[in-house]
Amino acid sequence: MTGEGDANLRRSGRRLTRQRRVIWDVLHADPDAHLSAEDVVERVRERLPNVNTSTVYRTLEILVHDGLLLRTDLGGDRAYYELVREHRHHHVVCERCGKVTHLHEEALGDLPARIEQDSGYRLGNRELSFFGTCRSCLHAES
Amino acid sequence: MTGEGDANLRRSGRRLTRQRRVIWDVLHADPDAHLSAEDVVERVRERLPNVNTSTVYRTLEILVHDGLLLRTDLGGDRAYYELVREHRHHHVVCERCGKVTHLHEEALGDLPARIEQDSGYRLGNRELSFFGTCRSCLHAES
DNA sequence: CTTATTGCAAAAAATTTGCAGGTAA
DNA sequence: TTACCTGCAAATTTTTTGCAATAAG
Repeated sequence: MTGEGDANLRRSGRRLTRQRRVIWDVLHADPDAHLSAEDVVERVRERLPNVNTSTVYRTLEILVHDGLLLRTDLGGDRAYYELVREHRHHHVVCERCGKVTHLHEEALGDLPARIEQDSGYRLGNRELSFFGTCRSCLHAES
Repeated sequence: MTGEGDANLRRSGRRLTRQRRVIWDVLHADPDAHLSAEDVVERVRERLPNVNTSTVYRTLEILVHDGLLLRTDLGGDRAYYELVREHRHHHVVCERCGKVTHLHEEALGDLPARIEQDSGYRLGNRELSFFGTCRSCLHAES
């Protein structure tokens, strides 16, 4: 499970430590997952029982900074992290059960361009989150 | 500064207390503002120096629940509140200086409908936040 | 060897909760 | 008079920071 990651983890004098390698592995174990920092801590501890929370936070921060991870806001009061994939996507989050569905960047059509034009802002590469109720929760409701 | 608010504040056995009235006033003083809970506390204390933070939090929660206030996520780690207006809108937030620009609901075109169709979710009435860099920060950067 | 990194404990910051006394209705 | 509300203090939750000890390169 080394590879592209290593090179990036090592850049600019960074050291590839045991804990960083495991954090990186954990993130790759389920590349589509949205993991909170605590989720990562839990999974890393299955292999390295003594990793400290702050180590994980610090590493996640570095990975985000280096463009390997995306920090995403899914509405709750914690941050979620997911690997950067080739295709940018956004999220539709169920406010009832928390289920997250992906939405291809293309689904936005020319909206980003229009927003940039109308607002004068240059949009970043942050993901969007749409909120609603998923199909099964809709059924369960009525 | 009473009016529509009162009736709503009173509904379902709720009591219109001094502190609730002032909180309500503060929110109306600048109907376009995005205020954090602490912002509200500060402003309320100009008139009621002893209001407690939790009173404000509890009242804001009620107002949101009753559909008079909108709790909005502007990216930071606190929530922002704004009065519900006739026209729904969304936000474009500058990640550098924090400036917030409004975006009319109509600017989204048929995107919400398409998302509902594609995902099967029923979208709620939560506002969206787009993130980027505003014009003046773009200039300042280069 | 050198200094980036870790673990630990403590700090922060935002929000919530339990409870006894206060007050709208 | 009845419970809804408030203030206060303490607890929670998520994330950050300072620092001495450890380990990567």
